[in-house]
Amino acid sequence: MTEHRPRQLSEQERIRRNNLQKIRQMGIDPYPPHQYPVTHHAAQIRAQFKDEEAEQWQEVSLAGRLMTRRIMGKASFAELQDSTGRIQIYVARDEICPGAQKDLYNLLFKKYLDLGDIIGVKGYVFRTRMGEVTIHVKELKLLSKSLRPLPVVKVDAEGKVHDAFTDLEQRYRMRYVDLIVNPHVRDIFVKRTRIIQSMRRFFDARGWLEVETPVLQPIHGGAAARPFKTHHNALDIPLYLRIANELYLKRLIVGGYEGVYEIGKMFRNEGMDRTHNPEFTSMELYVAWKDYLWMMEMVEQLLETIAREVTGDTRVQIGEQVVDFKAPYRRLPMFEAIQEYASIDISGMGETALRQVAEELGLEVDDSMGKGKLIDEIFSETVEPHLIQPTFITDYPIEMTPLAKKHRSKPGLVERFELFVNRKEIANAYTELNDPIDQRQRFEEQLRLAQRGDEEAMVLDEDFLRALEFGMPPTSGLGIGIDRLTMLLTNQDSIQEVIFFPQMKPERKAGDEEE
RNA sequence: GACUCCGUAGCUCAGCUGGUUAGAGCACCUGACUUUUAAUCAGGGGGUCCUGGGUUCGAAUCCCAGCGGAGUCACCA
Repeated sequence: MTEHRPRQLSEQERIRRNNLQKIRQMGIDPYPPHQYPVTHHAAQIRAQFKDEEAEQWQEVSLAGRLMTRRIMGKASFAELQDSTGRIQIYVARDEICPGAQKDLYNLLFKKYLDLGDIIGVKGYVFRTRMGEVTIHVKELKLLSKSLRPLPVVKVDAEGKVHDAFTDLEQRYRMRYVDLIVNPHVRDIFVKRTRIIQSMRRFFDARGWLEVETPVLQPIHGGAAARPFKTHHNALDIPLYLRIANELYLKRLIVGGYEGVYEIGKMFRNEGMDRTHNPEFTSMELYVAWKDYLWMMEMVEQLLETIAREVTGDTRVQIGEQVVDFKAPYRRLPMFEAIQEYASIDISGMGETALRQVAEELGLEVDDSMGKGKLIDEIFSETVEPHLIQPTFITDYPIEMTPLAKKHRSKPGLVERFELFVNRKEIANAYTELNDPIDQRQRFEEQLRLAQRGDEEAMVLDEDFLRALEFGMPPTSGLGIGIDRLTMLLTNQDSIQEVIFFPQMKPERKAGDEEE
């Protein structure tokens, strides 16, 4: 056990705690229990106030955080920030203290309030000489005292930001502070939610059922990745946090639902970088009676709709590029893509020839790599860097894809596509394999790959095979990485910028002892 | 996991060929100011220079180790 030592308070924290005591001595509760009657929000007032309609703005009440203060003797300007943004408030001594007693202004407002304190104000809206829409405060109430100083970010007349709070470690560890002082960060997460809402609306409108499937799974099936392992005490069995939910959603299609989807967290016990977090959000959709050709059209409609609803346009700025999500998207079979960008025809090649091609491209190869893995390496190296505009790469080698149905006309391939945008895969879909005998053989092939040393080979799930043996309708399935889609639509190049609380190493403060 | 870079006040940063008492702007404190807006003016306080060792007469600065972060690569179909 670590012994708890009181933290050394900084000068500014001591001053704030002292102010807290002074406020209590004035008989004011710094953390009052009553609700505060908010009637307006900052952005709404700024957008809707008109000078000629000032009589309609005689009584507004809003609450938020005190972000700047400009005290000029018996009157002051300050800025209040609520969930919608900031608005200036004007606080005059004789307005908030109509009688002889001026403590509320001279002591509470001028001395004991600090930047970051949460207050409620009531008053009327007017426009200052300088043209700023402002609240003339008649009543001011402390709603919550802040004991730590916020980073002070200033924006000058040209809109240039000074002393921005940018340290990534601090921003991610103290996301609450990041959200308070960086409005563009708040906006990213609002967009993230809008993306999910838009997607859900799209699916619900088509009658597909949103479902939940197990996060704790006895067999980590449906994808190839290292899982997090845990233990259930009562059953005394190992359980795994899901790396995918595909096999459960297909069981529901077997059960008779025509369309099911789930938006939820997946967990993969692997490295972390700009595009990987150990837990991430995926959307998986399965629709009966459909194939992957239908699914491509559905995805085009879906992404065009989301882009339009979230950003107002199908064209989105991503880094240096403008990406247009307007349907339709280019469809390019994988082997043709390699032919186009690398001028190599791999269509008839066996494992030995593929290994030679990979080596000639300067790729690292080893004996555990089968045909599928080699083709994927060659594809990643030669084609992916060119895929900026939305592009469906179709018809993957069977070795790479144990859960997809064999191609209707191209031997050795499966009916699968991945959608690439800005060089990154954001969707993956199949005509799902519903032949239980074929499925068992594919799992067995995965077992052989595992024995050969492929750590990512898929695990056989006997109950899933039992479900298929009862019969699954022809079905198409789709997975979309929500985090990566959000990165695209918000023009962020790091997954940590679109996850509120990205995984980080635990903080260890000086003085803490190990164990 | 490998390599490179980074860690100084609440925030953003300077100082780093070793050398008095570690600096700036914002924030903070005291005072002035009833339409300011990066408010202004006068004065002032605030530091475990990430942690622990080492070299040295002397370390924020050099060396080693650790902790934390970032980037690149590897891994991640």
